[in-house]
Amino acid sequence: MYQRKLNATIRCPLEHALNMIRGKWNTRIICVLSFYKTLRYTDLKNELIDVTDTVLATTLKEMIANKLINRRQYNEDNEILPRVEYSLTDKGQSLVQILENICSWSKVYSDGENEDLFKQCHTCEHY
Amino acid sequence: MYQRKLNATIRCPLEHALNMIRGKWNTRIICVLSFYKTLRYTDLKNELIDVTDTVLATTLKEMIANKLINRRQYNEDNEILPRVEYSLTDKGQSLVQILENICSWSKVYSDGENEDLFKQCHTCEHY
DNA sequence: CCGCATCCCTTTGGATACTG
DNA sequence: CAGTATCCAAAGGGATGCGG
Repeated sequence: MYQRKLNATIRCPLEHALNMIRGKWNTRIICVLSFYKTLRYTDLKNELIDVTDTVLATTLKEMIANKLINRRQYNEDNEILPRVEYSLTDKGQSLVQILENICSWSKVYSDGENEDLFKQCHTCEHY
Repeated sequence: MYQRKLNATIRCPLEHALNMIRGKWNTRIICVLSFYKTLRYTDLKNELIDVTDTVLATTLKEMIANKLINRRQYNEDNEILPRVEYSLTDKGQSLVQILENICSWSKVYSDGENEDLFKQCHTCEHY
């Protein structure tokens, strides 16, 4: 189980859920997978600007352990040039509505600050 | 402005909102303030098991900067023994519903794991 | 009573190089 | 192609002691 260490102090279901999306890349992965449905490792990496292999692989493992993401591997017989596809599970897909709600809340309560941020909505546009 | 450093990479309103509740104590503070409405610093500290002054004060400042929390100070004339009360702003209060939704989602998708956690719901009971 | 200053440890995120 | 191994920097969280 690849889980964040803050886990040790999780006290309730709310924190258990938030722990699944605490990382820098978790919600971004959900966003692009919700948009593209299925992506190979390299394509996913290219969608996530500036992510490194170390971090992406670790985050994916964590999300697979949390059953937010499916990992499907093809060409298992062929040792070289593997083909792996990632997609959201139903559980992962069900999180999208919650993320949308949070995004809407954020827009409602933006006091006109960070206008550039709230105009150009890189990630949310993929919902 | 007391903000977390991940801020530097925030890319959309969703991340802007999540950044306000990323810390270990942010949601717990919202929970207890939603339940008690108003708390003095020491009472708030006692409700939050094991929190230290450094962390609590820092988190409160961050949340005040994000306009989730009101800070009201009395006895400003009296130099010694200040009296400070914390409460949720309307913005902070409006987050409670979102946290409830996340908590509900978490319970729905708990695969029977961590039964103890999902039975005894320390923080959520305060909603 | 309500914190702040300082120091310290743990966790997270990342850069680089390499491999089946 | 899809990662892993190793090492490193930065940020978060905490313990202790002090101060208006």
